[in-house]
Formats: sequence, C-alpha cells, structure tokens
Amino acid sequence: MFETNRPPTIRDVARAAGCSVATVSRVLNGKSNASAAARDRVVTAAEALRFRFSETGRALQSSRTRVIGVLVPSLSNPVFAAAIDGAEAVLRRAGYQVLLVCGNYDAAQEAAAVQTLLARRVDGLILTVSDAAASAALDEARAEGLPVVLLFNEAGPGDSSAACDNAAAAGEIARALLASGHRRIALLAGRFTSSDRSRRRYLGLSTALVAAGAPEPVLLEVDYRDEDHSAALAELLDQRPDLTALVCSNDMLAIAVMAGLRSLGLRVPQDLSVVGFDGIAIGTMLAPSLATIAIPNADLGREAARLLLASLGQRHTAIGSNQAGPPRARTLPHQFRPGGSLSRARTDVRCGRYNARSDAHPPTSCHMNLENDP
Amino acid sequence: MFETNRPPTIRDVARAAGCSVATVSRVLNGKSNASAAARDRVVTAAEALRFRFSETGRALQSSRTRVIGVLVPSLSNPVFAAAIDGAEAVLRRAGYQVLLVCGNYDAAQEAAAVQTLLARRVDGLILTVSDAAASAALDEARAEGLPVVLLFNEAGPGDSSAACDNAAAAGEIARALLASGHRRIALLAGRFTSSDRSRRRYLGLSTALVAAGAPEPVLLEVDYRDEDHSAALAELLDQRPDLTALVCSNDMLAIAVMAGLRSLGLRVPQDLSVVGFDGIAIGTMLAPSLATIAIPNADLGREAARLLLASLGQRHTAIGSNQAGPPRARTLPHQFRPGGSLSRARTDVRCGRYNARSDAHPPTSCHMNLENDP
DNA sequence: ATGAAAGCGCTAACAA
DNA sequence: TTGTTAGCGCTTTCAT
Repeated sequence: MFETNRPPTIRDVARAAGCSVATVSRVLNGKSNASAAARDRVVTAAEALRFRFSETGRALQSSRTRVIGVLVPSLSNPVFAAAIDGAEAVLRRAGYQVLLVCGNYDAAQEAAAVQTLLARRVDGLILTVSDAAASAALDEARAEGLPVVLLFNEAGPGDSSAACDNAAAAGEIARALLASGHRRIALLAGRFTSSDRSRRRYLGLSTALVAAGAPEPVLLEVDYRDEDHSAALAELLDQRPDLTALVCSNDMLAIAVMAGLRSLGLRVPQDLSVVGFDGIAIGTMLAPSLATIAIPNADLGREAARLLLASLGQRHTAIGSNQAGPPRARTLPHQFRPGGSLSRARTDVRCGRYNARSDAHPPTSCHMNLENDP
Repeated sequence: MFETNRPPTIRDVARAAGCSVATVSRVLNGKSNASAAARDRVVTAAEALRFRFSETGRALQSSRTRVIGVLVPSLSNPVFAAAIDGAEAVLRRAGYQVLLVCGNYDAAQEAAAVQTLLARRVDGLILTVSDAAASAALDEARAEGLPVVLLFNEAGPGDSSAACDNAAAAGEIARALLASGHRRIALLAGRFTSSDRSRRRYLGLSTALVAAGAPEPVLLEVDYRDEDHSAALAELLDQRPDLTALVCSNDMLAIAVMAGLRSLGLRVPQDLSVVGFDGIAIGTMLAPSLATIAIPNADLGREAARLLLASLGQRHTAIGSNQAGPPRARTLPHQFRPGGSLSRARTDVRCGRYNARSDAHPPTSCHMNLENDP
C-alpha cells in the first residue's frame, strides 16, 4: 500500500511471464524468434504490469539516447516556434525526441545550455546561436565531435546549416524600397552581438542601397527584449526627419515599431513606410499588412532535422570513423512579400514637432524637396 | 585518428588521475573528504579529458532523471510560449531540464506524447491537455504515480493545477460588453473537444449574459489550425446581421477574426466590436488595440513549476510513500483590458449585403431598432 | 583517505 | 527456442 511506485522493469516482466529477461527483450522488441506460447505470456505480463522500456537503461546500454538537443534564442518569436515545430515533426517520425533549450540571445547562456545537452548525451544538436563565427556553444559541440546543424545561422566552411541568404534577402528589400522612391532609409536591428542574422541583413541592405547610388541606411540597434521602442524611435526621427522608410530586422520588431510610430502620431505608410523580415503569419493580418521577406521557417526546421538525421545515419554506417559526412549548407529561398505598410516615399520632409505622449497633433508636413541627396 | 569519439567516462578520469572511480566521483561531486593531492590530480585529469558526468549513468543509478516533461497544445500560440518560458526558468534554477512535447490539440497525440515522456522516466509532468476531465494522457500519468501539475486546465478534485478562472474571466467580458450596450453577441471558440478552456469561457460568457437578461451568445466553434475564418464569419454574419460584438476564445483567434472582418469590408469597432482572451503582447500593438482578458501566462508557467517542485520535494522526504502532498490548485488573477476593438454597440442593424471577395462596397446600415429582444 | 564491488535497466553475445 | 551474463556510467556502501 505504502510503497514507492517504481516503474516495472524488464525483470518484473520476466518473473511474471516465467521466462528470462532476454526473452522479454526479444519479444517486446520484435527481434528474432520466440515461441508463440512465450510470446503470449510476455505480452500478457507486460500489459498487466503496464511495462514500458526505460529509455535510460536503453541509452546506457546502447550509448545512444535518441534525443536531439535544440537551442534557439527564444520561444517568444514565432519564427523559432515554427522552426521547432518543423524540426520536431521530422525528428519524431524518425524516432527522436527533442530536448529544447533557450539561449536568450546571450552567448554565455548558449554555452551553458549546450553543456547541459552534452551532459545528457544527446545524439545530435540543432543550434541557433548569437554569432556562429565566434560561439563558445558551437565550439563545445564541435569539440565533442557530435553532429551539429546550424539553424538560421549561415554556416562557415566546416559546418552544416539550414538557413536563408540574409544578405540577398535584405537586398530585395532595398530594391523594393528604391522602386517606391525611398532613399532615406533606416534599419532598426536587433543587436549584432545577439544575432549574426541581424548583422547580415544590415550589410545586405547597406550594400544594395549603396550599389544603387543611395545613401547608406541609418542604423539603430535595439534590444530584443524591449517591447517599447518609442523613445529610441522618437529620437531617431527627430534627428533624421528626412527618413521615409524604416526597415526592421524582424517582423516582431516591425510590429512593435508600427505601434511605436502610431503612439508618436505618425501614420504608416503615409508618413513612413515600414518593412519587416521573416514573414510571420500575423503580419498579413495587420492593418496595414506588413511588407516583409517571407522565409520558410518551418521548412528550415525540417531541413535542419533532415541534415542532422543524415549525419546520424552516416555516423553509424561509417564504423570506426568520427566523420559524419561532409558538412552540407542548405539555403532555402526567400521571397519579398508586398504589404500595405510600404507605399511610395513622401517627397516632402516631416518638420512638425510631435510628442510621444500626445496623440492630439499629428505632425505637419512642410514642402522641402528631398529629391537630391547630399 | 579514426576512432569513434566516445565521451570520456569516470573510469578514464580515474585511470588518468591514478586513483579509483570512487575518488573521482567524490572529488568531482564535492563530497566527503579527499586529500588535496588526490583532488588536484582528479581535477586536472578531468579538465584535460574534458570530462562531464553522463546524466544517463546518473539517472540509471539514482532512478531520477532531473528532467520534467512539459506538454502543451502548440508552440505557435504565444500564450504557451510564455508559460513554457516561465516554467523553464524556475525548473532550470532548481536543476531540472525540460523535455517539451506538443499535443496539437489532439487527445490521441497527447497520450502518445505522454507515453514517450514516461518512457524517458521524467521526474514529473506539467500538462496542458485538451480536456482534463477525460484525458488518456492524464490517466496514464496518474497511473504511473508521477507528480503531475495541470497548466491552464482547471483541475478537478484530485489534481494540482495552475490556471485562471476561465468562467469568471468570461463573465467580465460579458459585463464589459453589456456596459457598452451590446446584447447580440457571438462567441468564436476553439473546438470544445480540443480545449476545455474554450468550453469554460463559453459557459462563463453565456451564464453571465443570461443572468443579466441578455440572449445567449451565438456559438461558432472553429478549428485551431485554420488561419482564415472569413468564410465561417461571412456565413455567421449573414445569418445574424443583428450581432454587434464578437468574442473570441483567444487572442490569436481574435486577431484572425479582425483580419477576416476587414476582408469582408467591415470595420472594427464601428460595425462590430471584437474582444479576445489571453492578453498577448501583440494585442496592444494593433490598431485598434485588442480588448481582452489579460492572463499572467508566464506566471502560470512559473507557478506550475513551483507546485511541481514542491511535490517532488515531498516525494523524496516522505520515504516509502507515493503521496506527493495534497493536490494544490492555484488560480491566478485575470484582468479585463480595455481596447479600441470594443466600442458602444450600434443601435441599427447591418442589412447591406457584403462580399468576401470585394472590398469596394462597405456594408450599408438601415435603421432598424434593436432595443427590444425577442 | 581510498578502493572494491554491487546494482540501477537494458541489449547482445554466447551457451545450451 | 531460451537462458546466462557482461557491460554501458555512475553512486554508494562497506572494507581497508
């Protein structure tokens, strides 16, 4: 009555079925051959005891856990949620479980999280790190000789990855903006130290604008954790009233920025155009809808899982070798998605003073032609 | 050169340090006393080998995995992401890791997912199930005698839970609507079979409306997976042009509904008021902002984790007992959050025909007084 | 202070 | 066809 309810072990089943543990293992694993009689007794006993193999025991004996460690910066960005969903589905169908950890856009936390995954002896890793080019977490994983696939991070020569071409995608934003007459553009970006994607998007945007003869974009790095960017926005727009478009390094930020602009009494897209990056579903439901780069986030997760499974397969095939096949970098296609948040650039400069706390006075416009750059 | 890189074991460290595995264990776990000399040799050897205890070995010997299984319906609803974040932080600080699985709002998938968690021998479970009153997943967990805390599901007598009072919260929506003159109200709800929260919210809304002498709300159950509810919305509004307010059983749905209304050429809140439920951050960034019930989602996750840790503690204290302390149901406070999506009810009925595919003709209004109910 | 050895649950090699 | 047993990595008791 008052005993600690330890789960039944294979020995309990063997005892109840009147056979050895080997027979139980064979029957319940569908291996080799067992007499119909034994089979029956084992199955019956197992069901009666509600027996379930201990994955711990199996892991110890086989030195494979059938667990994949997944590290993402955060769960509160739907981009990562979608990618995890995709990866998890593929891995589950292959018999793997996902041990999920968050790095919170912080290299130290990422390294600590990977440590815990390594201690759990995960069979492989899918990682989104702050900066793939200098990541303690990634170094640890590599040192362990474990199959690793980067997700969202574009891999260097030695690593596998599933990502999009951030710079090229940002270039498409530049083209779309230029086509609508924008030249005075700012990028609100998550801190580069927290996200190499953010940095690449900046470089891609900047390069494309300059190549087209437009000025470099103004850069404003913001913290991923903040939700209210009104103050930073106000200062930026105060200093640069000539800006006609704001690009945001991701859609969540873009949504916050649109809200911030609204609270400053500015209209999107009449006063300022806004473009995001990621293509999260909610962007299409906004008014105005969010112009953005659509990334196949769930597909990226699926692809990362597939690459990892491939490594895992080779690893077991190529006996005596630590090689998991050559690294494979998969780049999935992006697509510019038009939206109501992007319209033709104003040709006059905003010069009215607006106030973050007052929504009574929308800014006035004065006719100061901007057609020629400095 | 070509050897499979098995992680070093405690025996490797012992050999390198010239001592027994027991000494290594003691030193590296900071237990009892070891000579300074031995200590040094062990630490040095461990570092040189990059040794890390195998949690698999530890789990097998201690029959505790230090892993908590967490089941949620989906990652794509920020509500669950926030709760997971909260729970994970509390658990991590207590030395536990989270094994996350998704049930996809489906009882069968939930049961299968819990099976995998039980096979991993998790030390405890935090579950959000479709229907806590009839859940195979929950039954399995209970049968295993494992500490379980329900999250978002309001527990029955025997279970622990961290939830809000869904019916009471829905009652507050009713009050807010009535105060603004609404009486003809519909609820768009996630399928009751997929969410007992959805059902309770319906009951709470209905009860409060009827108690106030208003008609029962029209109920429209929708699938959580769908993103476009325009067709269902169009049909509903066609049949019931007298409706003045739409309540949605969660914020994500409300956002989709607002987008759907817009595509039907209807304005929020002028033509219809919309109220959500959950209080996700994005709701405050919309135009109009979303009126809703704010739930402390991250706190719910934290609280679930705390309750579970308490059970775990008692479980180890009360030797020889399977009791994990009495079940504790924690109800966290909700709060109505006003928003631009809710305004005073129209007093005329929409009678113009609108078309889902045409945004050219906003519906006309005809003056047909609705003050007296049938 | 240190070591030897049992045992946690399981699989697979080997014996019968 | 079935059973016996070693061993996966670790902690802990019991000797020494």
